[in-house]
Amino acid sequence: MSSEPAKSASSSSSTPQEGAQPQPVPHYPQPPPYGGHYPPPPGPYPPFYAYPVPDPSHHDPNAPNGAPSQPVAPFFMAVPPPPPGMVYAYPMPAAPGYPFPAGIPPPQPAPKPKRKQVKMACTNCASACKRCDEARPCERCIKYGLAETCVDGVRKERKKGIKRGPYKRKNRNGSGEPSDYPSAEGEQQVAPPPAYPMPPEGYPFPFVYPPYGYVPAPPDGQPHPEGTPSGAPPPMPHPVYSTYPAIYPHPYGAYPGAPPMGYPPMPGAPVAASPNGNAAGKPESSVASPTNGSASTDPGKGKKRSRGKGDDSSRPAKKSRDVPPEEQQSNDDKGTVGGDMAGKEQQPQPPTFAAHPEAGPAAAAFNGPEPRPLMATM
DNA sequence: AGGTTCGGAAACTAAAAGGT
DNA sequence: CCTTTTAGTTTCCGAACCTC
Repeated sequence: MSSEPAKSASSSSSTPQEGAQPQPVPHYPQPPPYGGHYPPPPGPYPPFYAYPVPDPSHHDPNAPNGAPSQPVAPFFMAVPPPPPGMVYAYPMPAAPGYPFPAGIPPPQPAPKPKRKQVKMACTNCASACKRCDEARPCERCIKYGLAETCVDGVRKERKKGIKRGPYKRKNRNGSGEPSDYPSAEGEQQVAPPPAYPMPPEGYPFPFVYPPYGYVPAPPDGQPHPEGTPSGAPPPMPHPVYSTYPAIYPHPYGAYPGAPPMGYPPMPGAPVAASPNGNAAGKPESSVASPTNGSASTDPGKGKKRSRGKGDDSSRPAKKSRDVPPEEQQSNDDKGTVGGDMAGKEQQPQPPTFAAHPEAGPAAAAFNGPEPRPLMATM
């Protein structure tokens, strides 16, 4: 975490406000899918993430009795959607009592380590669907007295000659392009510049760009504390972060529905925004398939298990594995991974930043450092 | 409580397609 | 030929179920 804020490329110092001339808005890069986010405009605009308030009251129930637990996910308070035409700030100014520096998300519960597989499980473990190891006999077989039958299975040879369709080349974001990371909606977002913390993984809220010239950096080049020593009083509110409001006018005003002023219109985007601010369906670019169907884990969890106890067949064919190629439902269903998204429509939508006629007035309502107009005219 | 079963997600990996 | 994408295959997590 460099302390160097991602200022506009040029200026040397300058406060957030000063000298923040409305930059001439270069050509707007690409129309986002309707209902998605505007991609960053080219230019020196630092990203500014929408971010709800961290929930200081949510603590780890598993923490040692009475221990000073730390907030754990979900650590967002259930905050109402921002007023029409407004967005939450990211990073947020610290909430009183929030034990972490403003804008610094609490430490995530260490990401689940990636599962490591052995190259080849022994037949016993494989049939039991249990973890095996490289040793022979493997640990599990030893434990259950199956040492003598602990042998490698045989791998089936992979099918050959399967025709494949033309490949979709992934967006090869190399140089000038901002590096992308998928949002919860599977859309592409832009990595924050060094001075901004990355929103937590799976962060469901759209982000927008702040008024040009705002730089949420600590003063005097002091690095942000990464946390507070246990027991230490919360350093809230952060002297720097507290200087800016938690909510800002949506820099794009009435998006979606109306392209930001000063920007060329979004080709192909429907003009009208739904009351929810969401378009009915994602056109074209929705093909950005969510690669793996990893999306679920839940949908399948309520699984019903009809277990015929007397499954005499010592090992019923699992999935397609033992099914002769002819019987296999080809890969048709595999391709539907993205397709079953159809049912996902219902998921609670993050605060939307829908078009609102009041966007302008609302924007004027907030008090705090006046955000510089992102758009030449707003 | 500990063992078994097994659905299905994650991981692995090789074949096919695409790029140079 | 090398890289990338895709999908076939395997591993094994995790929950239901069973047995003692």
